[in-house]
This record gives sequence, structure tokens and C-alpha cells, in this order.
Amino acid sequence: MTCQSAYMLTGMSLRIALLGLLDAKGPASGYDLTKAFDKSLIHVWQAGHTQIYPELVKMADDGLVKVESEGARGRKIYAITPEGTARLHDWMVGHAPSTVVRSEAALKAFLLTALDPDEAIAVVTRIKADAQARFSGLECMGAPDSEEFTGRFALDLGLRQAQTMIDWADATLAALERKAASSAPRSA
Amino acid sequence: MTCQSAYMLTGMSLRIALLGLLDAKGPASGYDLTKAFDKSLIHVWQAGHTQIYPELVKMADDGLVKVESEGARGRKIYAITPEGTARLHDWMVGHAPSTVVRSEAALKAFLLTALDPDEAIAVVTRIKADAQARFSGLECMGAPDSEEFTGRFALDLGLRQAQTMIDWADATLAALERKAASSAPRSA
DNA sequence: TACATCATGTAAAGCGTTACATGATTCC
DNA sequence: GGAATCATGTAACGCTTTACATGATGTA
Repeated sequence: MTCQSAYMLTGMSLRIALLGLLDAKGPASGYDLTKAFDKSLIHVWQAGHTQIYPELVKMADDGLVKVESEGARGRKIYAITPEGTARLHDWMVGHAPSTVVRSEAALKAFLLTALDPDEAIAVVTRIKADAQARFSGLECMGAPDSEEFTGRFALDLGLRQAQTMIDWADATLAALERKAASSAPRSA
Repeated sequence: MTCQSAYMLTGMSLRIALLGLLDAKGPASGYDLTKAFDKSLIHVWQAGHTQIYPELVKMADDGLVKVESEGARGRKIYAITPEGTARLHDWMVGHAPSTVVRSEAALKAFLLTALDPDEAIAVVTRIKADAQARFSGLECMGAPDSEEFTGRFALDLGLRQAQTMIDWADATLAALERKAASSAPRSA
């Protein structure tokens, strides 16, 4: 009956991502964290500075981070607190993964049968091209210099997911082409 | 320069999902559509009745659907209009897939290195169990009677994605177990 | 001096969840 | 009569995006 405290029940993932970055890489400013989201968290979670700055203020109010120092140009360096570390740990081991899915690609897949085969082929071809671009982007993040080691497992997952989309697109294109051929065989 | 009209630029996916259902299955009430989301769109897009009812009203205002008839118990049957069909078609072929990703599982993958190997193993084991449950759920939706044919391609995609998560979890568990063994070899 | 980058914020609007609220009909 | 299901809605809150806004510092 005793429901765990509220942080187990609500979204919170932006907080967790920020705590994770501060935990892994040490104190940083909102500006640094915004860049980190763009650079190494882009395939995992997205947030802009307009979301990050106010969230850091709220997290400081809640004692999860604190302003460690203020540098040039009003730069504020945040550090994770022991309470913040504990919160991060609790979320990682205690938070039941949410089952919500909201995928535009899956929605297009769902609605594909509403289109003519030719149009459906165009849609899936575009999805495939996107997945290939994502795969290439992730590959670049990975191997050579790789200043970001934190994302090793997430990178592997991202690559596998992109490959899965490519494979699905290939299989779907094959099915659609069979259908296009059988529904209009006279043009051969 | 001429940006396409606003519907190309914003979210809209709930609208599209509703239009797709009305297009595929014919006129339906908000209640029916809510059930359809739960039953056949659950692995694609999620929405509850509190979101669907007001959205249908707005869509009627915009001329994409209309109240075709009113049945017992205040039941309102919505039908897609030609304009709605056109909007659905335009989105399918014209909307650039959004690149935003926000995945709690990927976030956990990213933060895995912040945990002890033992804890990380527990987290990944749970992710794997979830993916297996999702896979089984999708399998049930698929084969035998299958009153929902519309979701054929989306179902295939969902199964592939669930399998990918299972495969990633297995590979990650193997890596973590090697790490756990090498960091504490004396307990053998 | 002008432009790029660094660095921080606020405000408005839309999307999504949870809680609240109501009433009709059907089945036991 | 009571419970389950049918059927629709509103309100409050939180998350996310877009647009607006400001000023400091470095560099060509």
C-alpha cells in the first residue's frame, strides 16, 4: 500500500538524464549540459536549453544539485549532491520501465494499407533512408576517438534499433512490390 | 520559402491516428476509438478518452470529421470527411519523420555504467523481461483469428523491435557478467 | 565594428496524464 | 436494487516546443 514517494510515479526522465550527466562527467553548466544532450544523448533523450535551465533551478530547490561556482559571463556550474546521486540510483534500479510507445514510424507502418502500393513504397523508402542516416550518425559517434564512453551500451542499442528499422523496411518493400506487381501485372 | 501549411510542421499524430482509424474501419464513436487505441494501436500510439473526445470536437471544427449520427446514450458517431481523407494522405506521403527520440530504456542503457555490475545486471534483466512480455503480447495480437488486419506491417515492426531489445539485453548481460567476473574474481 | 559564440533566461501555446464528474443501459 | 459497462465530458497539472529577449566575450 505505501506508495513510494512521488518521484517513482511521474515522468522525471529529464531530471534523471541531467543527474546522470552530472554524475558521469562532473560539474557542468546548463550550457554544457545542453551541448551534451545534443552531442551524446541525441539518440536517447532530447531537451533544449529552455527546458534545461528551469529544470536545474527546480532541482537545486529540491536539493538534487547545487550551484558549485559561478564563472565568467554569468556561467553557473552545477554539481550533483549526494541526495541527487541517491535519487539517480533509486530511479535506475527501482523505476518500472514505462510501456508507453509513441512512434511516428510505427504509425505510418500501421496506416500503410490506406495507401496505394506505389505511395506506400515511397513512404517506406523514406523511412529506410532515415534509418540508414541514423545508423551512420551513430557509427560516427562510436569508434575512433570517442570522447564519450558513457554511452557505450546505449550506442549499441541505437545501432541495433536502426538496423531493425532498415530490415523491416526491406521486408516491407519486398511485400509491397509483390503486391504492386500482382495488382497491376499488365504494365509488364 | 513557402512553408507548407501548419499541419506539416506540428505534432498532429493523434489526429492522424484518429483519421486513420476512421478511414480504415468506417464511422465510429469516441468510445469505439478509445477502445481501438487500446486494442490495436497500443504498440504504436497511445491515447485515452480524455484526449480523444476533445480532439474529435476540434477535428469536427476543422472539417476533418463530422458527426454522422447520434445513437443511444448520447453516443456520437463520427465519420471522416473528404478533407480528412486528404489530410491523412498528405501526412502519410509528405510528413518528414520526426527524429525525436525519448526512450526510458535507452536512458537506462546510457546510465548503466553508473551502477555496480550486479545492479546493472538486475536492470538489464528487467528490461529483457519487459521486452519478452511485449513480444508475447504482440504475438497474441497477430496470428490466429486476427480481427485487425490493418496493423500487419506495424505488428511486424513491433515484433522486430521487441526482439532487438531482447538481443541487446542478452549481449549486454554477457558483457556485464564478464565485467563482474573480472572485477571480483576472488569469490570464485 | 560586426559577427560568432558563450550564456542565461521568460512566455505562450500545445500535447499528454491523472483525477474528477455525470448519467444511461444492461445484466444478475 | 446493485454492479458492470457504455458513453461523454471538464479541470488541473506537468512536459515539450517555439518564439522572444538580453547581454558578455572573442575574433576578424
